[in-house]
Amino acid sequence: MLAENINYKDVLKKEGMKSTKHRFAILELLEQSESPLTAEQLFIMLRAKTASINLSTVYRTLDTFTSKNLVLKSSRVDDGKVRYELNQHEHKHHLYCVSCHKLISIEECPIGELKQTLKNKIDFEVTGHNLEIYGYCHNCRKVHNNNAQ
Amino acid sequence: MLAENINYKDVLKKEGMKSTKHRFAILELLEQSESPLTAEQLFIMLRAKTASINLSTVYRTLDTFTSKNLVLKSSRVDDGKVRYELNQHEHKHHLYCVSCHKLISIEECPIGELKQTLKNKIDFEVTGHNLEIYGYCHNCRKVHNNNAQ
DNA sequence: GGAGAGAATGCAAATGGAATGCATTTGCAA
DNA sequence: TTGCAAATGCATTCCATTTGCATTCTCTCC
Repeated sequence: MLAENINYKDVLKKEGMKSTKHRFAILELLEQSESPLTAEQLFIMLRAKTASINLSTVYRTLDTFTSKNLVLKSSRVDDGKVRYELNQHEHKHHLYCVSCHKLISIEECPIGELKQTLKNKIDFEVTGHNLEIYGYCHNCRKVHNNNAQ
Repeated sequence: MLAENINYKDVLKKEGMKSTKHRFAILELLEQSESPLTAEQLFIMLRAKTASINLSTVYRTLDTFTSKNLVLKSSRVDDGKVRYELNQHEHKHHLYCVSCHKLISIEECPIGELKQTLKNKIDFEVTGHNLEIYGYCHNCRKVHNNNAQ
């Protein structure tokens, strides 16, 4: 297989997980994807790509990966579906365009100062957060503004 | 009924919705609740309180309220359930304690500057956001730290 | 390299939150 | 008060996710 799979093999081993082709395939797809994917999206892509896989395997694998912190899980009010993405250990958020449904990744994160404030003010120790920002992307802004006039 | 119901009556009317006892009851419960509620939590509370109501009515009512912007909808990775709260039109976020599962409301919001940055940098117009912060609350921090030593 | 143990997978069925179709009831304007 | 549209109840369906169990596969140890 490919070079990165050897990489993943070690990662899985370190976490006490067995290396299987399904797991490699899922990791690879998540790695290639620019935005978080639902279990079903992954399932369809996997069917097209590898021999065959069962949807429950996809769910179980994603669950295991999430518990080992290899994968991050997020949910969206929008359609109620849960999405998964590789934990790149770099901090990232997504902008969601309510018009064209595009997801845009950003590196900015405004939580830093708030974290300190919360610690000082009410002794709350922040360990993580989800931020979901929605609005109009560049393209849709143009359309949106034109229609409004 | 109570004074605030007269209030709600006008609100509903303005939005072109009929005033019913179920709607008042739901609004009242949401008003009294300190944290967002699931449809089912509301259903159980309503059953205990008013004569009888159907779960699908709860869902439909919350949906209608949400579309009229009287109610805000949010979802949590935690249990995957959707929660509803009254739209108080004041901006608010919640801290979620991963240890005791308490929800704490805060008024701080760190999105302001980011909003401007996004507009300038990539012409993204933010219209809304969800922020979910998790960590250890004051009480659990004490326990947590003691155990860690 | 091969056997054995335990983990991973496939398959089918179950679960559970949410949505829906339709008959009935209710709110409200005229 | 009456009539109509909106709201509700009830039963059913939908659909994402989970689960139990039999089978297959990985990996360790010899």
